[in-house]
Amino acid sequence: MARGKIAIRRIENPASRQVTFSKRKSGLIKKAKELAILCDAEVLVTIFSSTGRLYEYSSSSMKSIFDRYNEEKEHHQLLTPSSEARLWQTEAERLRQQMDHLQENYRRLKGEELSGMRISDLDALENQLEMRLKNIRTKKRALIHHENIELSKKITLVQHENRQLLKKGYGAIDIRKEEGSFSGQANSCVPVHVNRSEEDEIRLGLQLQ
Amino acid sequence: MARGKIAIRRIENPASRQVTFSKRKSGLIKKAKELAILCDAEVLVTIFSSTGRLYEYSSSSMKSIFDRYNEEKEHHQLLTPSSEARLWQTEAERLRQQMDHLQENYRRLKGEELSGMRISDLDALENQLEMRLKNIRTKKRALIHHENIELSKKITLVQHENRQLLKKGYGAIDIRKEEGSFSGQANSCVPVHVNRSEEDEIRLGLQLQ
DNA sequence: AACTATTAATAACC
DNA sequence: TGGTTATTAATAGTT
Repeated sequence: MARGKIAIRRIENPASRQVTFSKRKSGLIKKAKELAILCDAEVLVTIFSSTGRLYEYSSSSMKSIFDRYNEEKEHHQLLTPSSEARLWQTEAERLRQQMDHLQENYRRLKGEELSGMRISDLDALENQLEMRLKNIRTKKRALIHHENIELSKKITLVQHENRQLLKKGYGAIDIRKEEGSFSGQANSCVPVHVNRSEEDEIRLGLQLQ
Repeated sequence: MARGKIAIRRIENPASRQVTFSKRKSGLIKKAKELAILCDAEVLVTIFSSTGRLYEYSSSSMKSIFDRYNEEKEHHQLLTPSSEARLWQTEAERLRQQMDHLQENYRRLKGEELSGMRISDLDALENQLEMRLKNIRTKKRALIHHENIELSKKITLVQHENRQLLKKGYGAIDIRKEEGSFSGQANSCVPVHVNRSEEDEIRLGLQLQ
């Protein structure tokens, strides 16, 4: 959004990349602050630059320990043992709060903690779960489909090889019998997943003759 | 930045706050993604809404960010060792490890992390989710049933009181008309949940006369 | 959920 | 880095 638009892909020029990083980092943290204030949310942004430097923003009332460390260092002040202890204590406190939040959400998500939830909460959770089930089933279908295609290719290939062999040296042997035993072998190679095709409304798209 | 400018302070109206939260959350995460891609940085955004829900974006695996976080911390520790500080640092470390573990599980549970899962994993997850959906629906039914019973009791009680009143002082007034207006009021008191009875195959078990 | 008039962010340049 | 500005992008208010 500027003098020209750019594609969202890694900026090759290191200097430009650094400039953009610096500017966009500020922009991101500004947005994070605004979100936290406007919407009364707790926002944490952690950024590692490609050179390995850490930048962090935390809306929590307890300021990030890294900000403090950097401030102290900038002011060339030595930490007294007690002030350093306070710093770590604060950090532990902040983490504990975040953990509590997370743990509660986690329990709810796992469905262990349904007590105290209102109908609207349950509705939201139900919708969320249905979405997830949909995703999982889509993923399963994709996996099975992929497997079927691979199997199909493999079978066509082996079939072709078999025909070549038959033409070359075993002209007298009954082709149908050979192919019958081959298809039997193919089935035994098909992994367990294939017999899920019914439940997943997928058919193995093989046409052996 | 829009039809008008707003001051950066907590939005009082809860509905507007929620809408703004949703929009700006998307915006923030989009910006975070762009920064990560454009500048080859590792970016982590964690947002807790005022209702306590967790939203998160991570440009790389949670683990690598936590690892780097820890490295930074260890580096700082070497600068100023102190027994009390180490104590708190250890505590912070422990909490962060727990959180790391929790975050990973959380993401899996939320279904964001399906990649790398085999069919058998997906099957297990699917079954787990179906069980949870069942639990949630059972809980919803129980809640609604309980509400209906409470409403039923309340209505019977008020009905009884009305009859007493009618007998005592308003013998001339048409009872049916009174009860009609009463039942109308009762309906207006029924909370939104009751019209879920159809989807949940529950009927409001009230028999007014 | 869309739309759109505005404001805000920022890419290129210095 | 820090400042300027032409553009693009985000979004507040509205429907």
